[in-house]
Amino acid sequence: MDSAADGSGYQAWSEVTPDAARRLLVAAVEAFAERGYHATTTRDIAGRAGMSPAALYIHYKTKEELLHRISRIGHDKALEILETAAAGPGTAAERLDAAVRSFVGWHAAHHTTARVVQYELDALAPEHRGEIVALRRESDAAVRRIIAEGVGAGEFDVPDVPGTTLAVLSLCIDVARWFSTAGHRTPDEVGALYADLVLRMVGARPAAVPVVQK
Amino acid sequence: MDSAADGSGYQAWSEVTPDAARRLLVAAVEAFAERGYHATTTRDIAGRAGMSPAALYIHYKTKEELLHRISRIGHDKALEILETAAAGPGTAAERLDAAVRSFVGWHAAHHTTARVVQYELDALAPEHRGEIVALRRESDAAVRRIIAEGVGAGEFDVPDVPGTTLAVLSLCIDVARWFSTAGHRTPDEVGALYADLVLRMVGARPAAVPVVQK
DNA sequence: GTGGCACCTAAGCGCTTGCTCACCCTCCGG
DNA sequence: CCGGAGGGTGAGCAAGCGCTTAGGTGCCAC
Repeated sequence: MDSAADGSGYQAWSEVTPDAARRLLVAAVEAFAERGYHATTTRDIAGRAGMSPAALYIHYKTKEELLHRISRIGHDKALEILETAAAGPGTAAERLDAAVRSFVGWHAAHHTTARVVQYELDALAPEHRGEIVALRRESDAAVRRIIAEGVGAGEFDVPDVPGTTLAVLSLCIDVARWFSTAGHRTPDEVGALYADLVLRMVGARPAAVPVVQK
Repeated sequence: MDSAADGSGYQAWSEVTPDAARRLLVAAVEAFAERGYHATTTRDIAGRAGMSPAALYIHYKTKEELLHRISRIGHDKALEILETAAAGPGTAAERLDAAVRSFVGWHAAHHTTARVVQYELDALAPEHRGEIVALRRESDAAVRRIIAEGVGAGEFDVPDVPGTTLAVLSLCIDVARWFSTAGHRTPDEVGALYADLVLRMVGARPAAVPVVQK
């Protein structure tokens, strides 16, 4: 299992600076994604990074700090993806399509990272969790904004905007749980499938996606 | 935190005897749901059940056996819900509506149990995981059957049946992650919302009004 | 009354955990 | 050639883990 095994051919983590600290962080992502935070030992992380257990504590105060850094970077990236799409050009349908497509694509391509980011929230210390939860609320707001604008413009038919927003995000996030590189779908294919499904959920009138049926 | 605190006013677990074994199992569900399997100690489980740590081992060989029993019972219930709906009367749309409504309702009402059942699969021993995965495939098959029949009958418009099936199940399952009794939605409301969203995803034509199209 | 049984506990064993500490490299400016 | 700093290690500590074992207690048939 090498560093570029799954979706990690991804040049993020470039912001993590001493090289050794980055190797430890990447090792931690792999380990947390495979076994979960609590089932991962600091010895395992250090071992994957080719270091002794003690080396970890030169760069991180605790195991939880590693998780927090991963979670923070991942949530920043996820939020950036959604806000970029939300602020983009085009109709609400086009922006929602772009948002879902890129958000889902990221969750599939970097499903190891995404799994840690999305499913290990409870393992964060309370003060760190608060910070992360705030980012998640911003993600929710970005999606809700697109949907609300689509409703306002008469493009969408959505009886329950907050509920639909919740469902859309939930659907996208859960990709990180089931997606596997062993499966036969590429991240782009999943993104396209999900974008279509979400547009149906909001009752989008066919805008630029002319599916001429039968 | 009492026994009937959340969705556990649910007379399931009635199949678990003797009484002490059931108390331990209910305690384990609560603990696993709150902190996750790996972060839960056998002392915590025994303590919640009002027993000494050793008492656990009279009724269960290992901590993993507890998880397996919970997972097995929960998956049996989930599968039963889906198959009942799939085999029911009515159009495909009516059956899909019923399936999603009851499946989501169960996940919301018993979100503690559902969280353990749906998100602690990796913690199962390999032979137990195999058994559970087989049950999950049956659940997938039940939903796919309804969707495929709807497509066959011209009721639904679904370009990618396996993909849509996956997305529908994923959407429903993820309810267990975010649902909280502190939220302002009842399980029935979430079920209704989700049933509507899923019918949109499959492009269901209004069932009662058999539109003869183009 | 007594033996057998089902159930439960106090104590603790062997091991692993997150984390620390004393020490050791290698590099580099003066 | 030296001295200090940043990055690393081997050994190990205190605590907590899953699980075991020896023994106690109430109950019931006989």
